[in-house]
Amino acid sequence: MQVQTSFTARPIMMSISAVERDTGLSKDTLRIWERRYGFPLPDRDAMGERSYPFEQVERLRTIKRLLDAGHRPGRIVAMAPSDLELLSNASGLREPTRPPEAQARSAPDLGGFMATIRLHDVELLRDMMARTLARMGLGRFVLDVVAPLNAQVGEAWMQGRLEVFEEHLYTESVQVVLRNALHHLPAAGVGRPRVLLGTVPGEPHGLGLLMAEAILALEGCRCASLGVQTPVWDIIRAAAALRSEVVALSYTGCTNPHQVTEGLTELRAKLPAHVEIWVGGSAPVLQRRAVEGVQVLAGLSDITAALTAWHDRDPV
Amino acid sequence: MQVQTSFTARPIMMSISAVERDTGLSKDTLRIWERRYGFPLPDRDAMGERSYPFEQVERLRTIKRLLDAGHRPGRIVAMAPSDLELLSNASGLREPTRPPEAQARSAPDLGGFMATIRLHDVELLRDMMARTLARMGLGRFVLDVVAPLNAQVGEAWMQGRLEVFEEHLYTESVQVVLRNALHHLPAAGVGRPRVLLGTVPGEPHGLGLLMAEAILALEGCRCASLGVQTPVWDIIRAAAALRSEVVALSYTGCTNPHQVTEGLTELRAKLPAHVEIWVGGSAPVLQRRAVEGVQVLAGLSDITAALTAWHDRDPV
DNA sequence: CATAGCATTTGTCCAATACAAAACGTCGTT
DNA sequence: AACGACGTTTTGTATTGGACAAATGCTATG
Repeated sequence: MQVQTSFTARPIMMSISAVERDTGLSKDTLRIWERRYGFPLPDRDAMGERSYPFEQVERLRTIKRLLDAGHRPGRIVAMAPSDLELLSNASGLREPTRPPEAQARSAPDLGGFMATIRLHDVELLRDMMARTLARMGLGRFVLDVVAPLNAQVGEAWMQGRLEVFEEHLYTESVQVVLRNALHHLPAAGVGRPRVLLGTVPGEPHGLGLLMAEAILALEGCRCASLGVQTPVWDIIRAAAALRSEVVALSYTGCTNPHQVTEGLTELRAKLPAHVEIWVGGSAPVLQRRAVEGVQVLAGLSDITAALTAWHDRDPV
Repeated sequence: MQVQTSFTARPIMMSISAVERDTGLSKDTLRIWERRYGFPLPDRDAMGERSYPFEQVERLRTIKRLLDAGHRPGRIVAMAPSDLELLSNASGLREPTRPPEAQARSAPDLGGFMATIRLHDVELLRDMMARTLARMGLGRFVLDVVAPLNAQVGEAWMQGRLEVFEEHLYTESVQVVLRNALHHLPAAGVGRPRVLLGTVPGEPHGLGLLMAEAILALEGCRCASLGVQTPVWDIIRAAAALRSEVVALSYTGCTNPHQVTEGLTELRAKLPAHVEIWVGGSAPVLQRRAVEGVQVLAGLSDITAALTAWHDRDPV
């Protein structure tokens, strides 16, 4: 806030590629919105190229948030900033934010975590989480703390009540704690599939992956994670090289719905039939449109059931 | 390999957006190359849109690698695949691959690590690294093992001797080990800056960041990492909120050189003058073109010197 | 009340052009 | 032989305007 005001004297302008970078809206989209809805309406620089004032970029970011939440461009792109804010606070929308089940059950002081995130004290946050993890055990920690906390953080971000960097700080902290716990897990059991985890390019969030890996590892699976943003073709190569029996992917709302379907279809087409594809995450499109031969897991707790089913299907 | 041949009967085609996703080459670039160099020359699908055969995409990937290594499009885009391969193996190029200093000094069995990466045994790799870390200590481990190993992995990937997914598996393993070590480090000392670490959108590699964080934390700095791909504006917000005195960024060769300069210029312009910007990583552009008010650290070992200089400049 | 069919919305693709910045190469000088 | 200035070529990105398929919303009908 202080930073912003101290610079408003000299207006901050951004090129179309910078806006694409920071908002995630493609250049094509930015231009066509300008033509259709009259917003954004950038200035032009000396060589006639679009130059977006800071306020418009900020407004675009809000619009992108609402878009990811299920709103339609035609209704909100031309909307006044004040109405936009109203809409943000109206929250909820059509997105169920994952059934209340997760939040309701035994929420152990999630408010405390949220408050600490807002304090920007990463060390304290990490300590709190590490302690909670030690007390509850990894499984419960993931299911009862991280998962609902994720939902809350996501919702807060969606409503603009949490800054992007606060979300990043949170993600880093969780990652440290989870990775640490994963590192000290016993070796894999028998009768469990080899699971390959990852996300495709365009999906930058790895937290869901990490949580899934924790649950899977606890169940005795032999997990290998490729991390985020691995090209589809390389996921296929990896599955072949590691002789994976299950490929687990994670998608959040920020991935283009079309790319979700496309990626899964491509993967299913090129992966041998005996390799299963499990997919989870908060991307709404997963519920809407199913892909042949791909198992959608609605939540982390479904992993256990999926494993049982796998074992029954393919008894060694 | 087996997967590939087993599918060559039915040709694998990709849309232009899928190619952009998997190669990192923008749609604009793909189209203009087609016109200028006659490659790639995709087929057209039923509705007249570009449809790239798998072989062309693979060739594009090789070209992208060589491009990142310093080659020029005009020379290599139209080049025959066989010549392309020759060029890959010629390695070296104009890129110094970071002075031999790192590799030469006491390389403790890097070959063993490389071999294990190729075995795809993540558990073994992690164990090896954890053991080495315990033996050497975090500082030496980062400087003498991870840094040169990174260089070797990068070079092997550049030459096509290492698959993308193998690099991903390696990255994950290092991350686990480093994050684990970082987690158990003593609290920060006095007379050290608060450092904010991160990468901008477009730069997906977080390993350099993690190594830098390790060195900084060992020196007693209070580190906070935003992880990868944080929008420039949010880095600024974070620096203000955390009262950071240094913002440390990392860039690798896969980021568009233009975006590197643009991002740094933007950051410098919008960050208060008393906040220093330190930047490192293997992006060649860092050496070529300097940005006013941004300190380029050629390697991890320069961090210590930078800290001393900082302390002298700003004695509390 | 449900569903099939129609209308609208919306992102992506295409084409051809233009241009500034970066890289290259050459020439002249110290 | 090394270095710096200058002209040339290369190259990625920006521009406009149009077209269209797929997805979504709405409506009329059974």
